[in-house]
Amino acid sequence: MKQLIKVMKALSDPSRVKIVKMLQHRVMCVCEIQAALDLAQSTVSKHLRVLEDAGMLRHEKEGLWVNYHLTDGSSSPYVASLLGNLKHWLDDDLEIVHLVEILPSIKREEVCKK
Amino acid sequence: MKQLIKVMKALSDPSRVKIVKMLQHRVMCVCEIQAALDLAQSTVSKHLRVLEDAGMLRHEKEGLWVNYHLTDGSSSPYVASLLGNLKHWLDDDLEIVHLVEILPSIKREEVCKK
DNA sequence: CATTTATATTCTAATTTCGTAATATACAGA
DNA sequence: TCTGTATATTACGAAATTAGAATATAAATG
Repeated sequence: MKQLIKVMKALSDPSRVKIVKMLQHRVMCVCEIQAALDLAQSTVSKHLRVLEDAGMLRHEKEGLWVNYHLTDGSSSPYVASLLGNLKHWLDDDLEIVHLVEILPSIKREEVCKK
Repeated sequence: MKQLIKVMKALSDPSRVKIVKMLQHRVMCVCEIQAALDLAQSTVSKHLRVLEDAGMLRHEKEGLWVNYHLTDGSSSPYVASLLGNLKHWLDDDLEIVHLVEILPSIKREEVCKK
C-alpha cells in the first residue's frame, strides 16, 4: 500500500507529470528541466527526488551535470503500469504538446549559464 | 491534465484506495464503509465525494441509505485503466486481505443504529 | 407534523505539500 | 588551491489536504 501511495502522490502534481512526459523524449539535466518548466532550481530538484523515490526516475552524474532518465519500471508493478500508460496519455494535451515542441531548443550549454 | 491529476489525487490516500478495493466486492452504504474503516462519518462522506468527482464511483439512493458502487470507468481512460489495475493490485496486501475478510460481517442493519 | 436515522456540509485545527531564497556540496578548470 | 558552475539541501511562508465535531438536510415512520 505504502508503495502504491508513493507512486500516486508522485504523479499527483502537474509539474512532475510534465517531467515524466519530457523524459520520454530524452535524457535531461536539472537546469534543462528548470528552463522548460520555468521553476526555481530547488523546486525542480525536489520534484526529481520525489519521482526518483517513487521508482520512476534514475540519475547519473556526468561531470557537473546530473542526467535524469525514466526507469524501466522494474521497481514495482505500479511504476511499470503507470509509466506504460503515460507513454500515450496526455499526448494531445496542449501544454504537453508545447513542451515537447520546444524540447529540441533546450540545450544545457545554452540554458544553464547564469 | 487536470482530469488526470484529479484521478491521481483521488488514489493518493490509503482510505480512498481501501474504499475502492471494498467496492470491488460489493455495493456499500456510507455507514458500512465507516464501520469497515473506523473513521468519522463526515470523513467517509468526503472521501466518497472525492472518488466520485474523479469519476470512479457513483451513488444511488435507496430510502435513507446511499449506495456507492464503482463505475465502469467510462468517464476517462485514466479511470478505466486505474480501476482495471486495482482489480488485482493490493490483493495480497495484509490490510486489504483483512478488510475483505470482514466484509461479509458488515451489514447495514446491524452496523448503523446509533 | 414531530421524531428518528443516514448522509452531506460546514467549521476548524493539524499536517502535508509546493514554491522560493539562501546555503551547502561537488566537480571542473585556471 | 581558488573560482565558477550545476545540483542538493535547508529554512520558511502560503496553500492545500485530512480528520473530527457540530450542524444541516432528506427521507421514513409513528
